[in-house]
Parts: sequence; C-alpha cells; structure tokens
Amino acid sequence: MTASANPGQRATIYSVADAAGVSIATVSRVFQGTSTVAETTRERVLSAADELNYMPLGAARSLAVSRHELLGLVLPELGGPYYSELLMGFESRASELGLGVIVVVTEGKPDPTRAIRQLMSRVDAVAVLGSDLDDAGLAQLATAKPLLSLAGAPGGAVPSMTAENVASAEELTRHLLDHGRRSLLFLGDPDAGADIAGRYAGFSAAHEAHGLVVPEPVRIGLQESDGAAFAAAYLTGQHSADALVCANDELALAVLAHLQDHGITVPDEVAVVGWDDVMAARYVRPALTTVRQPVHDLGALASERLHEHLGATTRSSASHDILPTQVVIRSSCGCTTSPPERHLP
Amino acid sequence: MTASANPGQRATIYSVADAAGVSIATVSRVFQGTSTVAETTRERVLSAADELNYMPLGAARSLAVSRHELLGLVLPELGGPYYSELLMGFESRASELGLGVIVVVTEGKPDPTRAIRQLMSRVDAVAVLGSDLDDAGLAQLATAKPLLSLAGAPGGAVPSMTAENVASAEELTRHLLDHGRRSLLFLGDPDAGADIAGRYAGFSAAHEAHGLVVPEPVRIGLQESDGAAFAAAYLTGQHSADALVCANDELALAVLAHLQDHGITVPDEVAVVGWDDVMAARYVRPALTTVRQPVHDLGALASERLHEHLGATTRSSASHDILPTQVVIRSSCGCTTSPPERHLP
DNA sequence: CTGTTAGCGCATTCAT
DNA sequence: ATGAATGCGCTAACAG
Repeated sequence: MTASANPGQRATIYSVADAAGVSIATVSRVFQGTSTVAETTRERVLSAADELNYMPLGAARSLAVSRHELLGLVLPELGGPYYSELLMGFESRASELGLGVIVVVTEGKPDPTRAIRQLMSRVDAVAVLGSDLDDAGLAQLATAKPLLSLAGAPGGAVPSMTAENVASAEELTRHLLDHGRRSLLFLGDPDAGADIAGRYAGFSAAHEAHGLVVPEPVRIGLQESDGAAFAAAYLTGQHSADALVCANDELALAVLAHLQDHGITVPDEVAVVGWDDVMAARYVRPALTTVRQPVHDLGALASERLHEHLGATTRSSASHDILPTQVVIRSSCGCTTSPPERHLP
Repeated sequence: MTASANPGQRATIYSVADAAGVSIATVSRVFQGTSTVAETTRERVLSAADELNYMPLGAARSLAVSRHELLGLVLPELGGPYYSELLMGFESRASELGLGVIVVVTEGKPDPTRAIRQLMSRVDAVAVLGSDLDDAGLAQLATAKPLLSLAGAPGGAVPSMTAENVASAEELTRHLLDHGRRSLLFLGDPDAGADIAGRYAGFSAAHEAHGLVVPEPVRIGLQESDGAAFAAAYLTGQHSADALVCANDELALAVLAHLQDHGITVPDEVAVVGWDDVMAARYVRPALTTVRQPVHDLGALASERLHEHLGATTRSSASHDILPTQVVIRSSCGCTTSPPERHLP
C-alpha cells in the first residue's frame, strides 16, 4: 500500500513540494503537464505525491484559472428513458471534453429558479430542459453564463436545441390518414411544452393537407394515470376515434393496455401511436408505432455547443439547432404484423 | 430589468461592496446570514448586488470554507429505470441537504478510476455503484474522502448500502417451486456483480430447502441481445426448463418476447420471472412477475449517509445497510391471470 | 529547467 | 454593527 499514514490533514501542493524537495510551481507543472520538467524531478514529485496520496483541490484550481470545468444540466425529472439518454449523451461528451457535469432535477423543488442560480455559481455553462421558465427568465439567466435551452421553443432570445417535431408528427399523421383512418385524436396538451405543441402542429398540418378539419387536442397529462383516465372515458363512448396519436409513449402504452384489457382490439378498432420509442414500445403487442428521437445525440451536441461557447469571448447570436427524428412503423398503427425487429436499445 | 450593463466582467464581492459603500465583510455577512447586519445597510447591499447581478463564486467559497458542498455519484451506465431512480433519489435528498451532485458514468470511459479520482477532487464525498473496482481499489479511494459503495458486496472495508437480494430471490424461487415447477434455470452471471451473486444465492437456497440439486447458472449478460441468444438456444432444445429466473427484467422481457414469437406459451410451458419491475414489466402479456427494489430510497439514503459522514470528524466503522425488497407476483410465473394492477411508476 | 511571487473571490478572525 | 487583514490551494507570469 503506497498511501502512507496521513497526518490528519489531506496533502496539499505544499506538502508534496516539501516532500519532493522542489517548489510548488514544479509540482503544479508535473500535474498540469503545462511545461517540461526534468524526468528525474518529475519522478520524485510523482512518487512524493503518490506517497502522500495527493490530489489537487478542484476549488483552488478553479479559482486560479477562473474556470470550473463543469457543465450544468437542468432536467424537470428523470422518469422514462428520455432524460436518462439525454444525460448520458451530455455527460459522455462533456467528459471527453474534460468537463464534469452537475445535474439538478427541478421537479419537487420548492424554488427551481433559485436552484438554477445556485447551480450557475459553480459551473461554466448550463443546459436547461423544461423547468417552466419563460423565455425572459432564461434570457435573464443567460446574461451570467452561456445557457442552452433544450427541447424548448426555438427562436427565443437564448440559444436552443431540440429534436424535430412538426415534420415527423405530420409524417406519422399522414401515415394514419393514408391508411384510411379518418377520425384521429391527439392526446396531450400543446400548452404543456414546445415539443408537444410542435407535435400537435404537425398533426394539424397533415389534416389540413388532406382537407380535413383539425380535431381539438385532448388536453391530458403524460402520465400513465392520464392514459388510464382517458381510456376509461373512451370506453364510455365519450370519445370517438379510429386512431389515437399520443404525445408520448408512456401515454400510448397506458392507453393501449387499458383498451386491450377491456376488449378493444388494437389496431383493428383503433390505432395507437406514440413518441420516444421507449423500451416497452417494442415489447408490447401490437408493437408500438412511434417516433424515435436522437436523444443521446441531443445531449452530446448540447455539451459540445456549450463547450464551444466557453472559448468564445463574444457571444455569437443565438443558434437554434433542430435534430432530425425518425418515424418507427410497427404494428399498433395497423400497418404491419410482420415479426418485430429486435435490436439493442 | 434590474441587471444593469455589466462592464465586461462578472461582479465580485468587491464590486458589490464598492457599489454599496461597505466592506466585503459586510457583503459576505448579508449573503451568509452569518451575523446580524443593520437593516438599512443590508438593503443597500442587496440592491447593489441585484443591480450588478452578483452571484458568489462557488469555487472561491469552497476554497475559503474548505468544503465543496457537492456529492459525487458514480454509475456504470444509465440505461433502464434503475439508475435513473437512484439518481433521482440521490439528487433529491442531496438538494434538500444543500448539496449539489456531480454524476459520472463509467461505461465507455477509457479510464474509470482516473475519472473517479478526478471527481473526488471536486466533491466532499462519493457514492460508487458498479464500476468494476475491487474492494481494495475502493478502500484506497476511501482514504481520501467518505465513500459509499452501492449495490456492491456488503461486508467489505468500505461502507456499503444495497437492496436485499438473497431473501427475495429465495422467496421468488420458492414461489415457483411451491407451484410445482421443478426444473428452474437461473439466467445471469453471479460473477458479474454482488447483486446477481446474491440473487443466485437465494435461488440456490430455495432449492436446497426443497432438497433439490441446485442448477448451475446460465452465465449470460443482462442485455436484450443476451436474452435473444438464450431464447434461440432454448428453442433448439439446448436447455430444458419449466421456469426461467432472469437476473433482471431486461433479460426476462427479451426472453419472454422471443419465446412467444416462436410459439412457446408463457407461463404454461415455461414461467419467466425477472428483477427490477421496470415499466415494461406491467405492460407485457403475461405481465412479468418480478422483484421491486426501493431504488429511490437507496439513492436518498446514500446521500443522507454521506452527508452525515461529512460532519463526523472520526470516521466511524464501515456501516452496511440492506434495504428490503418486494416480490411482485403477476402472471408470468403462472400464478394469477387476474387483471393486472395499474399504478404510477 | 526551476523557484518566487502575486493574485483568483470569498469567509473569517480580530479590532474598532 | 462594521472594517481590515489573513489565508484557503493552486496557476501563471516573471526571473533566474
């Protein structure tokens, strides 16, 4: 065991310099690799450091270089694969860039804005998803540090990045329409978020392209319980439809299961489609037709964009990136009953 | 808009003190609430700070108080609901305790140990899950900062916290045995992790209690693809069993789907059970019998325990907490076909 | 190649 | 109730 008894305190750059018989500058150099150090002294420093189990203090370094080397990620919650994927992409790329990531989940927090402000005092830049802050609020925060709005409304004052919603929603809806479905219902509240608004916009566009009146959205939440409630209402005949376009897979799965439990056959009597391509989507029968989003890439690109902004002295004009999505046709739309694909997540 | 034009630089405690006509000590006091300040000056400081959009620099504060007010969480990956739940619990409680959290995902990282060491230089304490570090490696890291091993082998040199595995595995297995199944197979590699080892131990114990020989484990991975491969092998008759105890739900779901796709009826011909109670577990048909773990609580307790250790000067002897789990009986074990419950995740 | 020195921004005694 | 001064541990000129 190399770590010798530590005399109560953790080693600092001074103790290492002492032990190695060099100055702190040299110690700093061998650890930063910032300048060339004689091989012999280098080894002496390294072994001294190892002996003392030395580890540079992040805070001190941050203060000196006036950079935290930390990115912040603000998420509304962490349920479902969406946010996890995003976080993975974000963390992965950040790590490659030599940056750590602090995550804060706003759901259930008394004062999200305060939490975000506090976060911003310890990171170099922040990506924010959801967290019902209006554009003005974001813009305010963005004055302090680079800030990127994720899956929000593009075109605001702050830079944003989001997956494509309108076109894929239109494609999905058209698919249903093309196969003879005529009474579609959109499940989800367009006011609940920019992404849902976009999906409803595409839903509407497809209807208009077909010369059909656009059905009002069924404004419900995205939880399983909301799907259950809708299904119950549907069974009583409160709604009439031959296709249900659900704002996400959670909702679609809940609706699907409840309908089937009560003898409705999907897709024969009614088609059900969703969004996100969660794992369960390919395991249920009929397998769920849905829209796959490049969530991992979204996260990775976000930390990359943030990293770019760190170097730049002048903040360039707000960029608004839109990543392409992919409609995944399976069986729940009534389109195919061929053996479902099996692939890794 | 209160934020006045910032002269290029971000406000510091000095600029605020200047603007308010006080010393930096006073500014610090009003922000820390550490001492009583005259109401009038207090207001002056606050308005000056607001004017300048002042925000104390985390690194400087950390350096001064020699505390990061940050916890680290090391996860092998983020797929599935398990890690997300854990992270949510961890972050949630940490936040309540006034601590932020840095997460690092080891999967795909060239040098996980280095990443962890780097992490430890910016946090006050760390919880580690998986990351194939042996107990010695963990112990080594634990000399620097409080460290908690999650879902690892209890009893090591470092404090640990894990969900109960053995007893629930035994219960689950006994359940199968009691209902007449006699040829069970354990799918998963006990050497791949302490939790899987525990599950196999329970599986074994149940067999022994019934006076049966313990089948060798089928040592496969936990991915969908592993389940697919096993199912293919099973279909060719390479394995014979009337019940498959899968080390997690991913595996169970993949096996279930593949078997069904090829005409095997579950649970009639063969029962399939898993672990984790992922969302898909209640949506597939037959609904999956599985074991629910208190993952959220695990995370919350972890940050709580870590927080406790921060205050303590003397490191108390390594604690080993084991949280109870719950066997969730559904249909895939052949036990019931009653309408499955529907509840929030 | 290596040592000296001056901050980085804040919390915190110790005076007043 | 407030100010002055010191130090936290490290990096980065600047000398040598």
